[in-house]
Amino acid sequence: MPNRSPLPVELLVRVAQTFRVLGDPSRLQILQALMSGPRTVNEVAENTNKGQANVSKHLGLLADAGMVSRTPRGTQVVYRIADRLVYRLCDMVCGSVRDQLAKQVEAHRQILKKSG
Amino acid sequence: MPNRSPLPVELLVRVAQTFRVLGDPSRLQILQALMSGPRTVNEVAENTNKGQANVSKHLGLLADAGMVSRTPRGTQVVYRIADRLVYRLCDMVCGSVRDQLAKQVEAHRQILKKSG
DNA sequence: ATACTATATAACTATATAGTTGATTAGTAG
DNA sequence: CTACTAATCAACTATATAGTTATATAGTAT
Repeated sequence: MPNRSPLPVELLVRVAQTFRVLGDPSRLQILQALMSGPRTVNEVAENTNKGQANVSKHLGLLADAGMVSRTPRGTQVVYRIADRLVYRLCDMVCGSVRDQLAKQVEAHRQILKKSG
Repeated sequence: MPNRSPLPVELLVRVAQTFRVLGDPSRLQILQALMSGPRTVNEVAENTNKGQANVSKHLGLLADAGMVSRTPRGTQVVYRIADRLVYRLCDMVCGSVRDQLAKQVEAHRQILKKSG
């Protein structure tokens, strides 16, 4: 069972940091690119249509948060998802967003039904 | 099984918004205050030692994101957690942070052991 | 050594937002 | 009505950070 005793603020700060790292669409795109397998910085940049420096910075943040790992390979650096938490969190929220949209669509269908 | 087909960017933006809302320590404190039951704005403000206007703004954001619900009661407004997702996400990340800290503590113990 | 490539970093701009303060709105009590 | 209270909102400040550009670093090849 989950432990829901109140967390001290210092811990809440760390929890918030975890969420915050995932709270950027570009970083989610980057993680999504990594979900199909390890990728170099350039590969991720091409895959996501973003600047190389930008992707490098985002990957640095993700690595600091322990969500991805770096392994140099020659002049390249291969990143991969390092924490299963990423999958579990994204699955959960993606599912929720999908559900919300499905409900919105259904609501619109009902409105259209009534009005015509 | 989780559906991990790549999401279009517009959906990623929504997913990111969900995470971003949770990515602030003050909002996590506020949610934590609500986890023990419905509370008015003032109660939450006292409970978290934050300014009333500040808490009101945070609660507004949380309500916009569908995470809490508002029910006016006289001059007061009672907020409560409206989405089970909040519990599931926080449980997951809190657990992860606890584990990380436990591992850090254990690592320190090992270092101390070796050094004398 | 030079040339080339991949990544990281520094400097900068622009934007978003957390928090404060003060005003405003809305309900209640006299 | 006035007085009071609770919540929201508006305006502002300060800070954080996403993205860009240019530069630096590091490995490889010739």
